[in-house]
Amino acid sequence: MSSHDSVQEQAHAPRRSKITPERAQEFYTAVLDLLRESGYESLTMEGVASRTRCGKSTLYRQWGSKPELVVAALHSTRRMLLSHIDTGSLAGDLREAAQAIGAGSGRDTPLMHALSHAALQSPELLCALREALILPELAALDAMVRRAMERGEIPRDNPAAEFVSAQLLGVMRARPLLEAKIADAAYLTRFVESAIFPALGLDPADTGS
Amino acid sequence: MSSHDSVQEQAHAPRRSKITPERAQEFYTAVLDLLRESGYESLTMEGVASRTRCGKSTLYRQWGSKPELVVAALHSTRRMLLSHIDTGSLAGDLREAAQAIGAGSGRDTPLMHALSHAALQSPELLCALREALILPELAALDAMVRRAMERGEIPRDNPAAEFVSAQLLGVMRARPLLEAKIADAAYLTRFVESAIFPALGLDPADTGS
DNA sequence: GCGTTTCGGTACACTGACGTATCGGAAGAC
DNA sequence: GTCTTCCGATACGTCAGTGTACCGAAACGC
Repeated sequence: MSSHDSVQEQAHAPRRSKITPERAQEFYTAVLDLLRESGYESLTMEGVASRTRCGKSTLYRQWGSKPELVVAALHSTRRMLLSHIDTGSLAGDLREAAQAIGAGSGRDTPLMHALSHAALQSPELLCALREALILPELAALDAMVRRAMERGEIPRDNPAAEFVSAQLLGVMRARPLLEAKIADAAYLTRFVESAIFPALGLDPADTGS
Repeated sequence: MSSHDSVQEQAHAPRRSKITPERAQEFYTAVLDLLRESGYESLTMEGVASRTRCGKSTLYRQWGSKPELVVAALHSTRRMLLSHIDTGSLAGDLREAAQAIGAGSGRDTPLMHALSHAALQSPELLCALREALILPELAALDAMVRRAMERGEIPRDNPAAEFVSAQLLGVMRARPLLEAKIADAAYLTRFVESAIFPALGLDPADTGS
């Protein structure tokens, strides 16, 4: 599963590295934290080394370079904030999604901001960012909409359905610039109920409960 | 008007600088182009100097440092893409806005991407970015909504009205990450008609013509 | 226990960018 | 036409980050 053979499990076999998977995860979380704090350009190998109390040599031995380390760190996070949601109604699903995104926005929004520009310049990084943070949530949202269509809650050709995920991701990234505030659960819930429900033709009173 | 007295008009008065306002504008457009191409962190004074065929000394004499140069460049652009729009109906205004944003997205979207993270770390830069690119368009969109309320097209307490600008700015920034494509006029028009119109309760056939 | 391996830490060369200083030369003032 | 001023260019010192090389020491295999 790991893309680096040098990070190996503690089996009886070769066992040539003392970097256990747990230790590797420490590196990854340090990388992600530093990304959130200062952004991709300001992330330094020295910074990662000092925060994880290891030598730069270890980082270069295991990952080779800064872009590879960041990609590996992203691959280790595969957040599935929304994939478990299935309340039985689209309105309920979207409310839950707003709550979940809002709750996790302290982690994911800064990461997005930190990486979005760098990702648009490096295909490797864009791919890793999409796989780690974007596609899983996108798939979950699309699944909500698809289930709603199958249940007949919304018509299959509802033109607003295409834009549900773009809007959620969008306002999440727009609010910090517009109002200098993170898009929290309350804001996202209000947005979902005020803008997405009517666009989809959903009855706001239908909570799925 | 200019925030830098050292860049003076060609009046008969002191005239101590050979940097005419036109020359200053050349510097600013070079800065903005480089920002779009490579982002804020990768923007270098040497890069600006070589592109404008001037010495670094000139840049430091006039603007002092890279952040100040970027802020000055932003102040020089005050785009008013949407402020002139007034078709007489909200639907028409929003269609026009989608067209205008789509037409200018080749210029403004990359700038946004390049500056959004840097802006969230530097209050000066955030302020300049908001004044140059965000607030003018935000004001124009709010004015459209306000006019529609005064005309009675939408109720004054329409809950979706609050999110119009956030939605437009949002999808503009979300699409490159979701679909690896710039949000062009066609996409934005489809979005406005499919998502924003129904959310506001507008009749899509009402074009204001 | 002993040898091997790899980690953590430091020192090092190299690069790139910032910001300063200096200088020749051209444009403008008079 | 001369003199002053400021531009464009370059060289320089400084600093920060990359990636490499090396070394002592701790952990693991046997």
